[in-house]
Amino acid sequence: MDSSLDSIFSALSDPTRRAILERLANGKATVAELADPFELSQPAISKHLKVLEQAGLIRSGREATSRPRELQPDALKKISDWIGDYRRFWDQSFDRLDGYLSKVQGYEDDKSED
Amino acid sequence: MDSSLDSIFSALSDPTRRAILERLANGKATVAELADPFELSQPAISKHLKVLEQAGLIRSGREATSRPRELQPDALKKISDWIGDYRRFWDQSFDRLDGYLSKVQGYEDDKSED
DNA sequence: AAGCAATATATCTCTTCGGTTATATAGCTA
DNA sequence: TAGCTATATAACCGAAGAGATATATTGCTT
Repeated sequence: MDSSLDSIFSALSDPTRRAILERLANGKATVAELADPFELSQPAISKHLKVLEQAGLIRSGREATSRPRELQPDALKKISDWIGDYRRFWDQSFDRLDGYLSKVQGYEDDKSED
Repeated sequence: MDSSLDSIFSALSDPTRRAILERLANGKATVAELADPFELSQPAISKHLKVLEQAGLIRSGREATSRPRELQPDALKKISDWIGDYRRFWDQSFDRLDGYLSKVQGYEDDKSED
């Protein structure tokens, strides 16, 4: 299992996989149930599920003959936190930090003097 | 320019591109400045920038002979909103909605009766 | 106008991805 | 245990991605 930002973002870049996640937001579901809305083959869905699982976005259970999937929020939280660092760029309530940007500018290895 | 969830997530799935965004969070920068930290060729960086721009994550300016890039928060906000729909899965303060899940279950085009 | 600096585009290669069909595995059920 | 159901794995294919090098473009500077 990877669960890096790379693999999480990559997993989310596919619309089928995002649709699967949205379905799982309503509760756990079997592979067959997840496959139902799509015109894809069952192996294709299984592959998507594998990608989602390896990214840490879902996990598989075991119930008789089926292997129900369910959401695993950790990975989503991870990228949510990542995005959080940029929140100040669009969130008004962060904009009280008007001078923040200019103060931060060139604070690290970049000594540009514009 | 695309700016779909597909292209935004896809753009973010590459570590070089995320690093470029992080650099741009400190303010605008030229291509040369952005390329500096990496061991990649200049065309490779230009490609990454194109991907970021087409996803709506950055935009290019024009300043004499250089084309400085700067962050464009819209795309980030877009996926932040998307993730927001899942917030309840990890955020404690959302967990007062204990019954929420069961109520939502099967609320749309999905009429599974489990 | 010539030359240089900054950046973009073209072309090519290798790898990864998303899909397919065919087949294997695992657990019920008769 | 034979067969059915649910799912996974293998092998293959075409398209897209990420890199390289070579070359084109654009705007200063002299």
